[in-house]
Amino acid sequence: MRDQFPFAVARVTRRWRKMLDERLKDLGVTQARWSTMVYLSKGGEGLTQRELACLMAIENPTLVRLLDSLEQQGLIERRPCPDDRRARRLFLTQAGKEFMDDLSARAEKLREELLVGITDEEIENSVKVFEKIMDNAQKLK
Amino acid sequence: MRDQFPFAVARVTRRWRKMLDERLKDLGVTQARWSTMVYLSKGGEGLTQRELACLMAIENPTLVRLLDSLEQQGLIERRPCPDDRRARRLFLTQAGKEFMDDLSARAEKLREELLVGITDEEIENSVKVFEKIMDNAQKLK
DNA sequence: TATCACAATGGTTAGCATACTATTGTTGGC
DNA sequence: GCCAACAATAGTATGCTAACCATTGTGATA
Repeated sequence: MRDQFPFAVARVTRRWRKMLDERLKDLGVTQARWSTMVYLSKGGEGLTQRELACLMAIENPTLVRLLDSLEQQGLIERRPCPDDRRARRLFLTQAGKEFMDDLSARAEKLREELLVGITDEEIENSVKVFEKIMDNAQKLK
Repeated sequence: MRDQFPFAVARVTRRWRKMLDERLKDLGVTQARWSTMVYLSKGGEGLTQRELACLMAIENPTLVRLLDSLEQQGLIERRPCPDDRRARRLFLTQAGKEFMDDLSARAEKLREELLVGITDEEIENSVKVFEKIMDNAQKLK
């Protein structure tokens, strides 16, 4: 059973992404871009790129491109940081904030559809497992 | 907690892939390629490409490229299918089979390192959750 | 029954999105 | 002046859809 675990996680991730992409398609937003906005709004605006990348557990170059497209769509802003001219601070634009309602509603709907028949306790236990894995990974590094 | 779930799964998937890629790097094999070989050897050799793609829950074009590289490395073979001239049947080469031992040992080592402190029961419950999600996704389609 | 048109299926190619590493340029701090 | 840190760029890997062949299956009609 343990050996099935990594395959099973990967399958779920792919499937979830694909379905969310489908449902956000007409808004011109993908799963990764939406998720960037979620992390940004939850992590609090004003984060630097490095901080956000760390929060999302992706590498900086991956984030740079996501931000490029979000900025081009007018959904986020990169403002220069007054204390450190190397860094940029990230903010949702007004349009970005308004967009979020629509996006979040769709994402939430999909989430509940995919989690039908699964109890809060089961979810909680799974999330705990994920956290242990991330801890273990951290220690290995 | 439910709303954290999709993000947590995605983080684990990315991290796992990254770490496995690191450890297989010197053998010239990546997580996706290794995983293709695992599915092939477990699903039984002689599968067609479509059958394997279905088993792996990826799309056919994705598999095509993985097979292209594995074939080029001499790890698998695409043999014409006598019953249906459109189809190809897939086999591990001798080299591929020998390679598997090394690859599997490394993958297994990483797996146990990442799953340290997690019980069989917890793993089993998580896999059950994943299966329910895949079922729900199937029904939505 | 034979045959021909059309749909379905297996595999491929092309192009996009998103992950990575490696490298570079700029700035900050010692 | 040097080394570390932040962001960006280039190049590779692996997901996807769309569009394309070649082959197979189905079904209508002579």
